[in-house]
Amino acid sequence: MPSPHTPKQNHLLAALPAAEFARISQQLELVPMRLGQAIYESGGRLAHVYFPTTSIVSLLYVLEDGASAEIAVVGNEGILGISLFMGGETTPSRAVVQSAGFAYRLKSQLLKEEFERAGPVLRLLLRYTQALITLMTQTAVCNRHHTVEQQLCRWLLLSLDRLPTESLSMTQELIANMLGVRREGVTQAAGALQRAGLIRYGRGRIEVLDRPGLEQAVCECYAVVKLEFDRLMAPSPAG
Amino acid sequence: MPSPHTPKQNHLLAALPAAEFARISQQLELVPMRLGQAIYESGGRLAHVYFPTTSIVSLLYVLEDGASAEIAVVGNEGILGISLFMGGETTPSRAVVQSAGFAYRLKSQLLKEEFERAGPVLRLLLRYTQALITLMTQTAVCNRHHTVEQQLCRWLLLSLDRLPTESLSMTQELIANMLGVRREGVTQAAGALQRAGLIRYGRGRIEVLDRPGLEQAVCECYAVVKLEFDRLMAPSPAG
DNA sequence: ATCCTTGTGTACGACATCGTACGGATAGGC
DNA sequence: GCCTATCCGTACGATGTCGTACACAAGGAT
Repeated sequence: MPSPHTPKQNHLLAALPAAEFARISQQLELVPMRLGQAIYESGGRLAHVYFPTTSIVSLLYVLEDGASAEIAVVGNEGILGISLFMGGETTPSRAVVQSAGFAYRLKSQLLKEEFERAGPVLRLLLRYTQALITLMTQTAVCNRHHTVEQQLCRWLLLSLDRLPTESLSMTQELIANMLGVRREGVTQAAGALQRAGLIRYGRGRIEVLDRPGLEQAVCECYAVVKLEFDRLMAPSPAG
Repeated sequence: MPSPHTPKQNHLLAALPAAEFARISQQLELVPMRLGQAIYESGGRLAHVYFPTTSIVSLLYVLEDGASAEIAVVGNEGILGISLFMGGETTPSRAVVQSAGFAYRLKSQLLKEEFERAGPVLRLLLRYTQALITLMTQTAVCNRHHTVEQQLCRWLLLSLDRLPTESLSMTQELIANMLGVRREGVTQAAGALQRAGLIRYGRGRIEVLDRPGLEQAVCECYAVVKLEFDRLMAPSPAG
């Protein structure tokens, strides 16, 4: 019986032309991603880049006083470690596993070499990076203007879009860290969504019952990000 | 008497190796940037990319209800129109001239061709883009956790870093749009800074009196962004 | 079965910002 | 010199979130 894991579960890898995929896939290493694990720390160098398949990872920024905020989320649609090919080697953010699962990883040097070829891999990674920028900027605007409840909806939908399931293991405490609000604020917002019949949760597990309803309750930020990802990541002749 | 304008006033152009600079500078066109002018609209295609010299331009995002927030600022250290070489062609944000002045512009097609050479121009632009990402993400975190007064300090310092002067023409109304807060909130914060002797302002002109004092009052976000720009944009053998 | 850790519910005052309203001041045009 | 548009100061209640405190409930460990 073959392994249930395949690199094609990651959309970025799946979008590669056959030649590039063949070259890269030989070098991929399947690794487990444990909940809470820090894939990289602020300012740390990257030995590998990661292509999540069944895990999702939050890019989050921690302030000096301990306050934090999520700036992006990476799942089966993306890659972790863009600063490597952007040329900076490091970033001031942390990457923490938000939902346990698996990812394929690739030695940094190999990705760099692939990027240097200036072919389809470069173009694909840059388009993904632009989509990620939209995600980050929309987060900034959402932080400023929308309520915790709206942000929770956005967060749930964005996270579930990056997972193969419709539920996730996540305490309200951790969600609060991601959104940069208090745990009590999440309790309030989640309670409202549960009373509205949109979700059901308990002891670290959240299940979406009514996804259309959730999409009704979310702010415009979700749609902007989703459309931009669809537009930029749609299959194209350039790979 | 030669023109007081030269492409070298833009740090990105100035950082190009001689060969690349020679190729590009012939194609540059000096253009005035009028206050409030929209360099590009949300979703609009770009005919040119812009290298500001004495102007600064805000990237800002406007929500459906009219609320807005600045996600980045571009001045003599950067380039306007990164989505062009990132491959997306458009972005969901607007670019508005925040401080009048000049910029050099280059036909989009020419920049693309230069980028396709996959040489120093590509590497320089990507490093700049990573610095811009840090600016955007830090803005997101600052929006979440810091007061209007702190954000105003950050905004002032970041803007002045991108101009050759120590004062700027800007009403509190417009600053409020940038920060995504009310005009009254800016009045309060600016009044406090003036009483502290850090700035002086009146009728659309703001002057920094005590820059060290301002750097004392600002949140950590400013330093993070500045250090990251210094690190990534420092002269390097790769150009 | 009982403890104990962890996750969740709730309450209340404090605080920042919002929304709105209006008054005063300055610069420029006539 | 006067009018007027623009810019800035201030006040007050409303709202959302914070900080803190504490109670309850579920599950695992002993």
